[in-house]
Amino acid sequence: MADIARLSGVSKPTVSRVLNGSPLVAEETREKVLAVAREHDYRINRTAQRLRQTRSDSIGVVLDLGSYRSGRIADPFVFDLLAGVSDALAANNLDLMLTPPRRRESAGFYHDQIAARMVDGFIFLGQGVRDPVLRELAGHDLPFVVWGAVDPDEPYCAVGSDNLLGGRLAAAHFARMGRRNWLFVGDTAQSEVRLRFEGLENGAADSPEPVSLERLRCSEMSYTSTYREVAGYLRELPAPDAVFAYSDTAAMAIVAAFRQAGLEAPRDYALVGYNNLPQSAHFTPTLTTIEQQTQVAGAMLVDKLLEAIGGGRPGSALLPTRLILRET
Amino acid sequence: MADIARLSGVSKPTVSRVLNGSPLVAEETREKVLAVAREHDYRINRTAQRLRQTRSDSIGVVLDLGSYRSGRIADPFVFDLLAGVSDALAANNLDLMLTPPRRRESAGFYHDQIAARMVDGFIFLGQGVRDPVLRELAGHDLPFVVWGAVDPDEPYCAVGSDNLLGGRLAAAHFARMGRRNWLFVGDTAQSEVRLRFEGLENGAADSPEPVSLERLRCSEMSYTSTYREVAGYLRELPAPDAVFAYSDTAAMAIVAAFRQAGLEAPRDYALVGYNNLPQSAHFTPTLTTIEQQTQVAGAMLVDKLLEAIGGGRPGSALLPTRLILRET
DNA sequence: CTGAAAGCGCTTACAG
DNA sequence: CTGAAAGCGCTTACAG
Repeated sequence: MADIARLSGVSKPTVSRVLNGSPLVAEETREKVLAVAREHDYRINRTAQRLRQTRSDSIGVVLDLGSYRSGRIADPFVFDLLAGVSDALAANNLDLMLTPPRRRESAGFYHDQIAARMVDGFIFLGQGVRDPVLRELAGHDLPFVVWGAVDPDEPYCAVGSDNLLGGRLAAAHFARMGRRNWLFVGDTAQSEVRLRFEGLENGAADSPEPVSLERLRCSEMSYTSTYREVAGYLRELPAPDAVFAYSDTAAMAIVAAFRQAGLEAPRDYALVGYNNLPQSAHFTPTLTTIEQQTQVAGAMLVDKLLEAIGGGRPGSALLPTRLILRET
Repeated sequence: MADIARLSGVSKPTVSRVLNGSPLVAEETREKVLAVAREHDYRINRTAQRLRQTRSDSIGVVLDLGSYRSGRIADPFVFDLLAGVSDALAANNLDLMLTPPRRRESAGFYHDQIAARMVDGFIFLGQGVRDPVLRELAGHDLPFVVWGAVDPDEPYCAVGSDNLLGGRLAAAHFARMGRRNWLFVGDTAQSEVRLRFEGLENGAADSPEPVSLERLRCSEMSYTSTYREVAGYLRELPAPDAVFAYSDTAAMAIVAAFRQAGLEAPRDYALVGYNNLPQSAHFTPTLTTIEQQTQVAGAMLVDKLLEAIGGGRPGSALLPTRLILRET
């Protein structure tokens, strides 16, 4: 910048003003400086700018990528979310630092990142099982928002869809189909999944006919492990006539495992998935599923985070959820 | 840092040395400083550190997330790659800046990011159709590496699997099954896909029996659009008896579209996908596919990029590829 | 409208 | 083993 100033015959502050679009620069001066800067292909050093302005203009996004490796992911759904967040950050001129979760999760790490001015705040995509960490972060008053289960009792801002309603919708579907032996497949240690189970449970309790409700924990939440665990379940226990899965990918694994046991949906069992993947509409059988509305999620998360960084206390938000009725 | 120095009764350089693990500090001094730093929960300001050291210690990763939105992605495969890169960067203490591709791709943007000291280099996951941009970047001697088609004539470093071989393996499979009317489904404007097509073409030429080879361009490369385009193809043209798809997700869309037309694999047509997703082993029918070995890809990309940043000229690398034979 | 001065928070020779 | 000085490349009052 000193060079550009010298070559333009002005001072550094003037160059800075021109490059930052300050209105208090004479038109003639502006043009001169811009011409010189362009000629020498000059760019402001963002690191210096950040140091001076004492903010990083970048946001940490925490996504459990590790669990995706070798097909260990539950569902590609989370990447939809990531795409939305990426767009919204770009629209606000914020950089996205992708942060892999720690092996031993602790609030300290996230605190350090902010203390070291690496990022101005965090967006957690999926609270997973790190609820205690999030509560601690909220206690330190660090700016962050979460995609996941929305619980008014939590001390932090969360955006998510209505998982309890999702469970109720699945229950209503099973009841309509006259099913009595329900199975829930999913890891209820995760808050979002737990809410879906509770919704299903509520629906079972409200059912006019008595209903039995079993639960199959799939701690790993991948296609392969879901397939294995469901196949094992069918070998040991009586087959249910209705299954609610934590994702459409899991629902596809369930179809494969049931088929292995000679059972087909919807003839032998009803099946409800989650997320409404494009594939689900063309799968054989076509999958009944719960749709989460994620188009606005990214922008909402970013808006709320910016509010938090500005010192505000953004409220949580619940997004619409609906049943997509298909063959299963 | 000045505060910590004062409270510890030493100078700033000494604090800096302690915190950076320099060996030339007296043990007693070190302990004193660490104690004070810990007590006040002090962290080095990384922005200042970067400014002083004139490097950013972060890497830009370019991934076409936008094309993923609303199910517009070809296959979740690329996220495997991202996970590997994320791990490898973390192992090298480098931050990952996720960079959405520009609407109008140009070398200028990437050049600016490096000029502004935002990142030390770039990793492009998939060269897509931005080959000219990459060539220009290579001309400017900027450090970057690419996952994608490996072409010894290109002036930049690429890591990828042997797509030409992938195409040949599919051709051999079709020939073994005695198929004569082959269809390639994929956007050959993308270098990787083009190589697969060329491999298939070579295989067709080598076939003892005459073979007809058609091509269906799917410019959008998503499940939904592939389904639509293939269904349209089947309405207009005679059905092929062998199909090679650009991904397993596409293969699943093809199964759905053919089923709509009353055709089943492998009875009516052979089908080869790409990427060997976990689902493919349990899909009905189970999918024959080409497997890319990506476990080492992330580490390899990062190693080569570091070599480039260090001023070296890393060579490209071809990863193993094999046919996974299943029902289709 | 413009510039001289100070400072953001570090680290790097250099001298001792 | 330690510190005084300089400087990484910006921007922010402040004065004119």
